[in-house]
Amino acid sequence: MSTETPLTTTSYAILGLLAVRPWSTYELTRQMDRSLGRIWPRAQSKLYEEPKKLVRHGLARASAEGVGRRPRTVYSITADGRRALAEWLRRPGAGPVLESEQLLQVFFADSGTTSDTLATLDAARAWAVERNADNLTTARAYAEGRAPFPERAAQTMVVGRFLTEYYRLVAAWADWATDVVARWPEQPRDAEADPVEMAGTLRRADWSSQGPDGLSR
Amino acid sequence: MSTETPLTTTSYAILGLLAVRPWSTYELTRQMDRSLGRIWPRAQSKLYEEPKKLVRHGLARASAEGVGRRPRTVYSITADGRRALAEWLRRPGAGPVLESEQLLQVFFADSGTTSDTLATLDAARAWAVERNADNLTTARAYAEGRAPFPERAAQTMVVGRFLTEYYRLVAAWADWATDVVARWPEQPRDAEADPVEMAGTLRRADWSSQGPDGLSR
DNA sequence: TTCTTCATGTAATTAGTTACATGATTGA
DNA sequence: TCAATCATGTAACTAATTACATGAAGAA
Repeated sequence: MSTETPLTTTSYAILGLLAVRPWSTYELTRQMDRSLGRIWPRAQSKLYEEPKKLVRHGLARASAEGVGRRPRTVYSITADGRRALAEWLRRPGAGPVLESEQLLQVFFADSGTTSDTLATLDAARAWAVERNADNLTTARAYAEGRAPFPERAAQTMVVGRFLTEYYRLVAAWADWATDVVARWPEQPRDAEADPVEMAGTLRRADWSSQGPDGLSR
Repeated sequence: MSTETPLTTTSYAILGLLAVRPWSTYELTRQMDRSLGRIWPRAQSKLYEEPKKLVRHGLARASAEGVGRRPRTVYSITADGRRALAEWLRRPGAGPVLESEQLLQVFFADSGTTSDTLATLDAARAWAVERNADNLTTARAYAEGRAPFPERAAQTMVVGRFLTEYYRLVAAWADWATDVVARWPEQPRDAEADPVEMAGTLRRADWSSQGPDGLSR
């Protein structure tokens, strides 16, 4: 009656890290902060729990070390673990999930003031600038061969490019939206949709003739 | 000893809808499927629970109607609710959260095959095409004045533009990545990062001279 | 030596999801 | 009149977060 719960995407995220090399739990949390967290954000405590589940499934092994009087657990992947990971990679996963409190606030702008919305857009831009700075640092490290796991550069670069374009999009959108909203009257409920911008959006959304254009260089 | 839990972003999402007009719970789930879900996705059952919490907080009122022998609850916002909503709008919310199983799979591509990765990229593109088609339909409805709540067009358009650019980004990235990955050997672990693409990404990430360029027309 | 930051973990709680159940309505 | 779909809701469960606790190491 093994009632162990099935693996989740978070399980595979950890398993994937273990396939790179063995990590202590704390090191896993570092990776979450630095890299994994950009595409699969999870709280620190989750990273203490999930590897135990992998062990119960026979996909990872825990080895107990110690630092002074403290315990310290290092996890490594098993052969079964590598198989499970490969199998997961064979099934294309779910599309990206977007969750944005800021967009929600813009969506409900008419329950507040126009300056509220402008402040929210400022926050969105600031967020993008900060993330992008981070991302740029990592990208440079790879380009100059200073990054950990240079053998993973090809894959990392493909993901990194997505993030680069994503942060750029958020910043560019915030700039554009700031322009648009700046022309609103103080009460957003009195604002009218700008027909020029509306037409522009329609053109951008209509791929029927050309498909989406490529990423710029 | 009122131990009621504090409001979450999901609470405000529902409250925002109620500010537009009263809704039955089922109607709320429809909105989630159609519009809200793109920026704040939540399971249907959540939409049956959350309004009750709003009522406990005095921010909404429940009125019990009936359809035949079945109960049916319609929720509407209170004056306190409008105040709470306005206050929330005054505090810029958290930045967008991205969560992508597909990106995770690309990130760990070296535990599988190159064709696995190509399949994942196909799925990503298909996802973007489908979402975009939806989005385009909505955008057209607004442009032609056929959409519900035309008085909300200005705000909706600003959010809609974000989604438009976002879907476009996913599709364009998938196309680009497919090109890049198609040049990988069968084992991703033997792949090397393409220096030209790497340089292109660096240029795109470096806003120091010009800032992010604007949204295209 | 003390303060701060790094490092390691657990406990309590909640937010959210999946699964289920069933009445009402519509159209074949 | 039967089947399919629309509509309404609850129950069980789990994934995930927040909060807490404390030892180790290095800097001032």
